[in-house]
Amino acid sequence: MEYTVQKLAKLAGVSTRTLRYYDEIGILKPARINSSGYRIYGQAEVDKLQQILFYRELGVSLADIKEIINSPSFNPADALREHHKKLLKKRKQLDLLIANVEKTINSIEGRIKMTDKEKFEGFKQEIIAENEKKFGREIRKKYGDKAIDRSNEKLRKMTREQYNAAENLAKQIMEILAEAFKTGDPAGDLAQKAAELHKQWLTYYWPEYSKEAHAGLAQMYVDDERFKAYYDKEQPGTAAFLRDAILIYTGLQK
Amino acid sequence: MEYTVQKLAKLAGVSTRTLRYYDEIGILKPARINSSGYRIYGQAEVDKLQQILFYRELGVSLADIKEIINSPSFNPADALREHHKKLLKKRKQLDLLIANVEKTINSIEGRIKMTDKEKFEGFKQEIIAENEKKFGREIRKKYGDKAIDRSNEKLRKMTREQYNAAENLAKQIMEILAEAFKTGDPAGDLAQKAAELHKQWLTYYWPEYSKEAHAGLAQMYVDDERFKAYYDKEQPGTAAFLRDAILIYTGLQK
DNA sequence: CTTGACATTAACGCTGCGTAAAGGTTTAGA
DNA sequence: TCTAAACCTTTACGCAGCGTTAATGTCAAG
Repeated sequence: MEYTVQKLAKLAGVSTRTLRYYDEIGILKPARINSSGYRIYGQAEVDKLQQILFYRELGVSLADIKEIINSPSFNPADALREHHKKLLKKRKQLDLLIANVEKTINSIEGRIKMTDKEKFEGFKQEIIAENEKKFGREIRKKYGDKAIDRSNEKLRKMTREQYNAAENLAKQIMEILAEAFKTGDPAGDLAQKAAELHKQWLTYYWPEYSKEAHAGLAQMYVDDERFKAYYDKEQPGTAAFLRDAILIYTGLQK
Repeated sequence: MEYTVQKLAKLAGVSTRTLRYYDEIGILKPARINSSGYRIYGQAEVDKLQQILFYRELGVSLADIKEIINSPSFNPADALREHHKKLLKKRKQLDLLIANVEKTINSIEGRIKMTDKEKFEGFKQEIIAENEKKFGREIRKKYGDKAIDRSNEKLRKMTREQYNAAENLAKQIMEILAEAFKTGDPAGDLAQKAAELHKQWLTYYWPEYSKEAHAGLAQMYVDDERFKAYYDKEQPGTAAFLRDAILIYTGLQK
């Protein structure tokens, strides 16, 4: 049986380029060249190619394969043992690499988490300081130093998750409050739902809940320009509406 | 501080070719080019090179490194995680390769051992056949068929190691015998040692030992031309000397 | 002014082919 | 018999990351 490049290529599952290259580097020469210059391979070449591909699959270099199959004195087992040693060395290096990459990733992640945590801690300190400056005096007057200190303490102990939850809750309250405001009814379901959520929100910052404190805070939302501006930002009158809803929710309307 | 290529190369432990190449592929361009066309690097470039080399040590390709360090939006941790995945894949393939190479080596060795074993078996058969042809008749006459059959059986069951040991012992006997022969005294220490070793050697081939058989064999060494030629090869008279030594050793001298 | 130590660009080489490009040969069908 | 498709050929660039000449220009020291 005789084969042209393509026939052999298909038989062996390699490209014709590969066969020409193997001819070029002298690892597998065709049995003969026909009158048109075509490469013609015989059975012996098929067998040899099988061997070549076998060693190639084991990752042996073509140069080494050449030595193995071309010199009958060359011991394939010894050659493979050499090859094996090389591969083990390679794997060792690869293991080192992988370990280093893992270490680096961990270190980067560690730094990010640290930075993130530190940022958050600093952020909370700022809030506490600002709260003190803004509302410290009046609230301290109204509810006493201990209540304020405990509130700050609670904030300081807050985790990122709790803080995010509180923030989300605040956003939700604003949304529901905006809807409720359209109904114009502070006693309605939506307004009361807002008041309920506002109570939940408060528990994130206040050490304990009391109807009186909640109602007091509601009144302050109207009296204090800073709170009022926050709630009235989108819709003027929202602060007063929230106060009314809370007074109804707590059952403390005068 | 400003650096020329070589200064920076020495500082960072790379070749100047590497720096020029990094310039060429746009991964690290010098801060400026002086009037003579020399590359001049500044502190920023030193820092950048450190980063490049760091990632290079982790096996990241220069193309990827370029992305990592040139785009601030690019997340190094994500890039490294990608790289990590690639490395794990590589190691998996390498493990497969190694396993296959090991399998192949084992299979080759197995074949060799088998061949070796088969060869040894054939070799033993030959010895037995030859022994039968050479000495079978007379020894069978003297010691009976059973003894011979059991001797052959023992030989057939011999392992390569036992056979080698027997061969070495035979060589040792010849050496000591040669020394002893020089003393001319078959009752001397050396000659008796040779007789002792000869007894050990016999146990490799004979199913059981008896002084009589040993002495009989010794006598045969002199009577039979083939044995005689073997022992007298180096020194004529050695066969008779060994017989005398064995007769003394067994205490059966007439 | 020379010498030696620097600098430059341009180029090939390594591995194992993939992928054109430019052209000749064979084969099958109209 | 002619043509088109399917072969075949050689030549050569490209890939990654530099090492290694080669040919040539520049600078500081003696």
